[in-house]
Amino acid sequence: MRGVIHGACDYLTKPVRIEELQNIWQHVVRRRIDSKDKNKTASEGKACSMAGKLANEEKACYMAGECSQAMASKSNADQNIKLGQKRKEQSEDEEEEEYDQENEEPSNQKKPRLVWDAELHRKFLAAINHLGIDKAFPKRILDLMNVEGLTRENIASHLQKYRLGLKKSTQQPSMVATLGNSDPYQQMDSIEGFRTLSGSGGMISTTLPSYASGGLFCRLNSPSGLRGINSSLLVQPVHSQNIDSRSIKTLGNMQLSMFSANQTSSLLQGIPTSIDGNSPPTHNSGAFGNHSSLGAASVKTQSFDPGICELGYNRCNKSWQGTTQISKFPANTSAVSNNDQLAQNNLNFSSSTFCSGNSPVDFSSTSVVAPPLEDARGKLRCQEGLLENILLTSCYTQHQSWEADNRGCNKEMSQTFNTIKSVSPNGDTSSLGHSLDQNNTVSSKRIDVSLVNPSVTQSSEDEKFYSMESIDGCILQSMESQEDLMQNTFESLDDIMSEITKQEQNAIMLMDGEMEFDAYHVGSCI
DNA sequence: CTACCAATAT
DNA sequence: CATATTGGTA
Repeated sequence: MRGVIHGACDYLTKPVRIEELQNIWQHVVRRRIDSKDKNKTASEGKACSMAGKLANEEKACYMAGECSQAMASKSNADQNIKLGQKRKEQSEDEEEEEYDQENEEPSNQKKPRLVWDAELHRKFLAAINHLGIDKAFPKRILDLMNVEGLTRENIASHLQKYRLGLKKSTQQPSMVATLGNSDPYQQMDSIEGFRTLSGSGGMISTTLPSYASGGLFCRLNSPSGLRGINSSLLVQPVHSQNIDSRSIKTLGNMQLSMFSANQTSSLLQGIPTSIDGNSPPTHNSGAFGNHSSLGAASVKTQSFDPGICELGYNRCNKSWQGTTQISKFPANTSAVSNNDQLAQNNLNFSSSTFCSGNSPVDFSSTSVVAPPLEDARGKLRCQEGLLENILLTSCYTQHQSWEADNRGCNKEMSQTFNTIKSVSPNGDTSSLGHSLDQNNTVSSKRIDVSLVNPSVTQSSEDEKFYSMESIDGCILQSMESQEDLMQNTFESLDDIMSEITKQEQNAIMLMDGEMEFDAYHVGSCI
């Protein structure tokens, strides 16, 4: 608007080609000459310094006659600046416009903005990994990536961001240690097996992406509370999967804490070993037992749709293939109580899930999260599958009628999530589990306790995983439409899943187990 | 002259 | 925020 007011009559779109300037400046000069001839005595005060200035710099944007008085004084000094008449300019403008249009067409084909999708980024990382982070420069990366259309600038820009990420995560190692590695770049690194951070001893070798984000937490308070809560609760634990050799314990606990049932828990038999072989054995079976029933209480699958669930499960299994064999999880619950903390956290989390009303499907799928550290990529896949499963579950959960009943609870939860920063679970898990088990009403206090685990309440600043955006987006969409959610979830994950072999048999079997369990405890949470 | 890359712009 | 562009340097 300002430009127009000041007499702008043409424009060039960026990036401005030199040819455009080469031609347009002539118009500017010609007009000046013309105006000189025609207006030798024209009021100098009306000269447009802007136009003159631009013209002097050979910039193409010249102004039409009417210029602001404010600029007049300056331009007086410039002899070249004399403004022509509107009529004349107009004709010239038209010429130029035509000219521009003709010339702009071909070059106007601006390259679309490059999007660094997962694949591209994977190549990028591969290149960096290959070169070594010290020698990873745009040009070489470009060569290595061998992606058509990609420019050095593209890479330079991405590299800049990438380095920024590395730097950031390196400068805040405490955060990594305490809260798990939430740095997207580190995550990306680990996924690609890139484990050499130059000069930094704080590089976490194995981390996992997280789907939890501040956004999710914020959504806890959203009108669609149930869905928001579901997402958050389900996602958050996943977040804790970011595994640091130093924080593995905590994380492992978190993972385990997601079990809602014996059956489900049994799936994790291999986890303590694969994640933290040093976890001391524990005999806290009592607490765990309570927990189990507790978790069961959280399950409500009256309107459960086997079709959906099965689908989700299959996908989950598929995603598993990359890392862990289903067969690794016999129906044995004993393995779950390998760790004191584990039992506690387990309980804690179950109490929160109780509130969220997640189905066991969620947890079982979530539990799938403990693949061997060696294959971070596999983990990613697994998580993707998990997330999908979660989303699916959310879908059907929505149809359940207890949403209203738990709204208050959800609110409490969200508050807790938002306020609690770091606390350690130290309560009597047995009693907690017990009370929960007997009482279907979840008090905010209990929830607080259940959320006291730091890994649940960690900062969400950088928790987003690079390649997970689409999925995150799906979650967002779920706020709008569950149907869309379903579709998009599948679409976004299909590619990822396609390369993984499927084990439907196992999936179905697991499914059955879950369903039985569900049926058993249906209604107890309300 | 080409690449880099921090700073800035979009 | 993620990318693109710019501009000073090496």
